[in-house]
Amino acid sequence: MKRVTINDVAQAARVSKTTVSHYLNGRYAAMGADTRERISSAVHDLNYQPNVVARSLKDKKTMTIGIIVANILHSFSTQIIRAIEDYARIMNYHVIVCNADNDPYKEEDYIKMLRAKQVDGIVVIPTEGNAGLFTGLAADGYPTVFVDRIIEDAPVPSFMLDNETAVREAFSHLMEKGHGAIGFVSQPLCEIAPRRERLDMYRRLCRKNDMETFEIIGEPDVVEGRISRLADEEKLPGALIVSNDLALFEVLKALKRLGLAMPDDVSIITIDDIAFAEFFNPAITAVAQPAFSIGTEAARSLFGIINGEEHPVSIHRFTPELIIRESVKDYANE
Amino acid sequence: MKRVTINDVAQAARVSKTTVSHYLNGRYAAMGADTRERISSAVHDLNYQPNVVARSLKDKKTMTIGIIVANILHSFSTQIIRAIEDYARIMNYHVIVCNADNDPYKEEDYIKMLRAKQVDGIVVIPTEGNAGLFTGLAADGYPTVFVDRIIEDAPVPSFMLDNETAVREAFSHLMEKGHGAIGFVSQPLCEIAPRRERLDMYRRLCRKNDMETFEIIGEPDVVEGRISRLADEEKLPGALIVSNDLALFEVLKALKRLGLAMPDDVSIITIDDIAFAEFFNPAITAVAQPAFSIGTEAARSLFGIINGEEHPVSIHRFTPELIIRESVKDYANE
DNA sequence: TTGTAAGCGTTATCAC
DNA sequence: GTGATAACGCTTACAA
Repeated sequence: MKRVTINDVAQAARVSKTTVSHYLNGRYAAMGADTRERISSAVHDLNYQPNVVARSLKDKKTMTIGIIVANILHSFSTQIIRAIEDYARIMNYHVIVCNADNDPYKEEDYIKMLRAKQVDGIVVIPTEGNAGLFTGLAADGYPTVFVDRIIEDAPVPSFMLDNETAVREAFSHLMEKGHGAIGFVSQPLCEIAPRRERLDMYRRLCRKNDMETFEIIGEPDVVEGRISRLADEEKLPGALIVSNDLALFEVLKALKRLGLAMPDDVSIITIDDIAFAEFFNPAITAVAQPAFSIGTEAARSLFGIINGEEHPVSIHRFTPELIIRESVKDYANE
Repeated sequence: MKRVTINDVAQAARVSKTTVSHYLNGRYAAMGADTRERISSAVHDLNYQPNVVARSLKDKKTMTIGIIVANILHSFSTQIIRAIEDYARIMNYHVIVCNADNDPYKEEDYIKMLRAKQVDGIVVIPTEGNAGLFTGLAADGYPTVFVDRIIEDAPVPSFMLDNETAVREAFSHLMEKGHGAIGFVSQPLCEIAPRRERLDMYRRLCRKNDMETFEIIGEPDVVEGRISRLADEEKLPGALIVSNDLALFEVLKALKRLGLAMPDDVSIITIDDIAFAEFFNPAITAVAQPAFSIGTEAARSLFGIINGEEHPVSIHRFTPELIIRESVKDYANE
């Protein structure tokens, strides 16, 4: 695979490579019409494409950013990536996507390699384990933004859902519909900010309303067991707030296997809307987060930082939206 | 953001940059223990990271590949990307992800930019419109593989589902269950190979079995209209083969809005299993494609080509798997 | 055992 | 108007 360089073009057009470079960068102002023509056709004939790697070395800019997500298979990550890629495209940037699987070592590895590749900035859904790494990035002035999560003490702007409001909306909706017992389903907390925030708010609301807490928290398989046991003991609350899409999958699987019907046996409200919620049977009431906007704003901020604008380190909270469908039973207006 | 270069390290360790380079590349064989020690601590103290861009320029290798998908929001693309990224990680590669939205211009643009960035290879879910572009890539010997689709005349290896078998399995299953009228739902063909192949096979099977064809083909919104009209005229076939996940979404939305029940009013079998099929009500019978394996094999092939192995241009077909669930009514054993 | 120097493909400075 | 030349950060013959 032979590569055409600026030298080949220069030779073909019988000029120096400087002149070709001028031509390529649109500085024809003071250039003979004939030279210009010769270069133009040489470029065309040879199908010359400038080598961006060489340019990057000179410019100290790679026109590439990195995105580190936990797992691209989660729809939230997918939407974030899509939003960022769209924005990057407009800015003439490319996006390197990495899956860190919530593993601090993988994450660290990716960050090091992305830096070594001189990417101009990084968007991360960060792992708690690497707090030091991120403060280091910040200290070096490496353009970085967080999405979905927040790391205590890392001076990095963060773009995420207003989790407290999300839980409050879900809770209020259930209360309005006359639910007196509300459970909460989540994956293990793992120091992950949104999970923690959602659970904390749930607890606070239970306390405030003098309600018992039912927490079903664990890896996928244990969720089903817990639900099953509660159902056996007839202690399954009439309503469940489900903390995210993966937890929802487990709940739906469990209900199906246990033969429990929504909303008659259990009412469900999920945080983080998913595609099928709308046409599920019954359609699932959700508190949706504006994943796409979150991604877009994170990108806007990152490019701002890359372009040297001052960006105060702050946490940007996005407002959730309650979408009422059919999975919550109305006991209030019976 | 000051950057530490190999020169800084050399200076700090009071050796030449050559020696540092030797050290970095593990050639300590003939190196004084003290020099080695000095370099080691200099690297550490300065927190030096080699600049991969400079190395790439020299090596003519970027350790980066590109993936162009139609839209990362489709779960098939997501799985392909994840599989490829996993493989790339093992090979110490990074992956640039691009969304071409089935737009030949965007696709061409991305390919040009990826080449300009000197990525070592490209995985594409290709658009028909760019056949010429791909034959050009092939002619230049640029490592390229296709996934999911195939472009007539482009000498590029392709990794995709055995669509004919997939449709045949779906069709046979419905016939076994006593269905005499089978419809087919698809997005517009747009010259996209798998859509075409699936439809063709459907037609062939109808003809072979002396059955009427019911084709519901179009953009999302028209699908619902067509189903609705057929239902009104009482001409909706008792069973529908749905060509992919997006088409399935539309079908499910339509059924819900029209108050049609699965499988009593309509039986459904979908090609391309999706996450929620398993716990949907009723659970949806599907012909699943091994997206992850397809991605992995495509990656394996691409890296083979990158590493100079001979790879005959061929089409690799992957076997689908029928997963029987609850969305097909059994008329045969009533 | 370590260092010198050339080269990868660009761009920028400055001279002609 | 056009062209040497150096520089970006690294690797690698080849020299010492």
